[in-house]
Amino acid sequence: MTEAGSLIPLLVLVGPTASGKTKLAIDLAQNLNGEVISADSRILYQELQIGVAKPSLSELDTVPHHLISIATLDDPWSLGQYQQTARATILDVSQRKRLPILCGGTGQYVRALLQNWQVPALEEQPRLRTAIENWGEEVGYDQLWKALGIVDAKAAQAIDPRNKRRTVRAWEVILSTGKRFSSRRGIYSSPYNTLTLGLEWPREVLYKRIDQRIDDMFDQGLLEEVGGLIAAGYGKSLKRMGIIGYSELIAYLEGEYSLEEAVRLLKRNTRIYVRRQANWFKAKDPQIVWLKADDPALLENALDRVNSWLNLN
RNA sequence: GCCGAGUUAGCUCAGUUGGUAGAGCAUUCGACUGAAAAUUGAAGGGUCCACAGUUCAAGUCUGUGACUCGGCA
Repeated sequence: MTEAGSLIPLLVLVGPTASGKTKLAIDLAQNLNGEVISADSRILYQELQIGVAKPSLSELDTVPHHLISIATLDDPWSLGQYQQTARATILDVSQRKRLPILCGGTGQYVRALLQNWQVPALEEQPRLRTAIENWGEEVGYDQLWKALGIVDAKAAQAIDPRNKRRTVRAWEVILSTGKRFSSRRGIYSSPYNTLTLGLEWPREVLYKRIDQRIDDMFDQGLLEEVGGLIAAGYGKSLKRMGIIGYSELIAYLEGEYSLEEAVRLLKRNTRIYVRRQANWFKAKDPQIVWLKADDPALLENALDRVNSWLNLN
């Protein structure tokens, strides 16, 4: 156990998509001598720009940003890879006497860092994974899960039988490492002393912001971006990853439905995503200090909170 | 004005020979420690346009009225 005083201070900024995290993170970093570390599973990829609302080049110039555009779609990252890199980055920023600001909407990434999940970083094994998926399609994923129960009962117990992806991943890890999927599970204490700020909007207002932002994305050339990715051969893998904004437009460009339908689905899927995000960042979570995002004094409110937190340390 | 079709959940609509209602979408809530914008479970929500009639019983049959959409004048 580490003493509270020796924990690394980490400011965390969470909230649903389109809530204004990017801007607030930059403002906070400028005021607090900080650096922004992204916790977003898609901003990780260098090929994705408009559809994932990646910070602009000028925004990236104002303060140092980390874990943005560092992976490629040819070589998707696992949670373990993200976690390892993020840990090292937080440590590095902190050792340079600057404040690390973890900012992002991927709940799993944030929680894996804050709760210190033990996640070995086995990257995706494309050929093995495809073989397992074919196996699942053939005999049924429930059979895949049952078979998992024989090899690794603990893992099967921890995985919902309906969760195909996690079942496949479990087999992927077992077959490529020769170790049990469940062997590294456990809860460990956090190396960070955190303050978590959350950006809060009334649902209805947030939905309107999302619709507006999606319209803006088209103005910025989202269709061209997606067309370029298809031309570069990424259509299939993007569709497989199921990334909102890309899946829908790829389907449109491939003639599955109209552009109007694609836009409708994009907006709809983003709203559904917001609701799922709320499962990770809950309004009643005592660890999160929720700030009203439409308050003109948002930055001042946030700075007040952060400064009193820093003074305690 | 006449003829026809329609009015059922927030929206689009099903609803068998009469037995007080369903679906999809939307909305809301939940699970998730090795791909997570993924995967996945559940819930709330109806004076069935109104009034009258027939009937033990009407969303369903009959009449009248209101409104909507076509067509004809």
